[in-house]
Amino acid sequence: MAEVPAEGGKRGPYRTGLRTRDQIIAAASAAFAERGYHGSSLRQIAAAIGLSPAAILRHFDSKDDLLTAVLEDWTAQTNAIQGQPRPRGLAFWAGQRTVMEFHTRHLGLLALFIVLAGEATAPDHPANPFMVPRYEAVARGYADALLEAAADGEIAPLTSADALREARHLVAFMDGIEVQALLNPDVDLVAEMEAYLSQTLTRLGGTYVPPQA
Amino acid sequence: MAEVPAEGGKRGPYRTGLRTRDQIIAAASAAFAERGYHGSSLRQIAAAIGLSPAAILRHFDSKDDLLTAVLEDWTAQTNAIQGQPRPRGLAFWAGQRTVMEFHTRHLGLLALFIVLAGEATAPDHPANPFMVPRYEAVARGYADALLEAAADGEIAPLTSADALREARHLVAFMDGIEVQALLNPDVDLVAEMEAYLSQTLTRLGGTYVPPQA
DNA sequence: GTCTATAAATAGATAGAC
DNA sequence: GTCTATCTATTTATAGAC
Repeated sequence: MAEVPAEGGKRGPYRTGLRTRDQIIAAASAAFAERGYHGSSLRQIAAAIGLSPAAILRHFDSKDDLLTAVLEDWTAQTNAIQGQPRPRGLAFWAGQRTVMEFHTRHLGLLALFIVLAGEATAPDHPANPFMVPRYEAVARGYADALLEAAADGEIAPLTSADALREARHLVAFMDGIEVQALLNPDVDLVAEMEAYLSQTLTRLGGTYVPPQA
Repeated sequence: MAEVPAEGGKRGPYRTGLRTRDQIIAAASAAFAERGYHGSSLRQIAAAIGLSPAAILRHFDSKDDLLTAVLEDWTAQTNAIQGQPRPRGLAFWAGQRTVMEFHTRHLGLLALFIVLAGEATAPDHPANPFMVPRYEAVARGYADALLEAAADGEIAPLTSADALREARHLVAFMDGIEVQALLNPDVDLVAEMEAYLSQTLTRLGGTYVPPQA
């Protein structure tokens, strides 16, 4: 859910309404992460926070609408990890180590994304219209950062197509290693990420420098 | 479903029974790939092949039992792509290009795995007991092949831990790039796989040689 | 803003005719 | 081996009291 609301000073029903809404989003996120969208029911989500299913549908028009809110909340939380605007060049790539640290400490949020990404692979899944452009945007961001790195001399020059390929491979690696980490707690997300970044950036003529160090 | 049954010469109900069972598995695989396990109903699966839900439960004890059969069938089909026993050393790694060719031509089978892998991330999902050991076994196989390659002088020497790491990264890359290919048909699984293999095997002191060439 | 009650549809699974 | 019919439980969503 969102951080402590800025309108904390407001009185009346509006304030409690916001809090309940956030509670619902949190409960729905946990449910979707555990059993996916189709496998979760409004009843279970409502019961988890001592509400009736009808109460949820006062805050959200439908189950689909609730899913949209959950995805927006997930985006907000995930974006908050990285600086805004994103770091330039190699610093952005190196910052993915921090993302993995966050995921390690918030496995529920990670499971939410992995489960929904798998489900949303189907063209008629309600999360598909969210996932398709998001994946393209994320890959684009990594590619642009790589091109910046080349322009700044942090890595060797490379074509736009090569940058996009490296970006897709980074996204693929992160998704895939996250699946393995969820299936097997012995898999160390941070260690694997550092190994990948170190190898990849070396190959591209650069160096991996851990963030904040 | 399985190939043409070996007992094709048998008469009577047994033969048709086998065929119906395979039809059910095929319909269930398609449904699970489209909407996941939780999102699919026995009614929909039955209707897709002109059966009643009750007929399915003559062939399978429960919906969970049907899922087990689908996963076993998926394993059989996937294993059939690669040689038995698996090729030794680098040939096994290079053979993953062929796997991607197969996946490109059978996107339904690919979607089935990706969707269920995501769902099965949850510890109490019925496919979790299938996925956890499978991922370990697959990684183990890639790692062993890499150690063979080192022993045969195909790549530079490496430790067992490094081999397992490379194996996990290969699995991660394959899973992740498959998700992207399902979300965006423009992603070329074979081309991305060749790029990954070429880069990785070069880094390990070897060379990527396309299979059957 | 949340509740109870309920609608209308669907779920997995069983019983028994044929 | 498949069907129809049915059971029990659950689904999303709505209506209306408080």
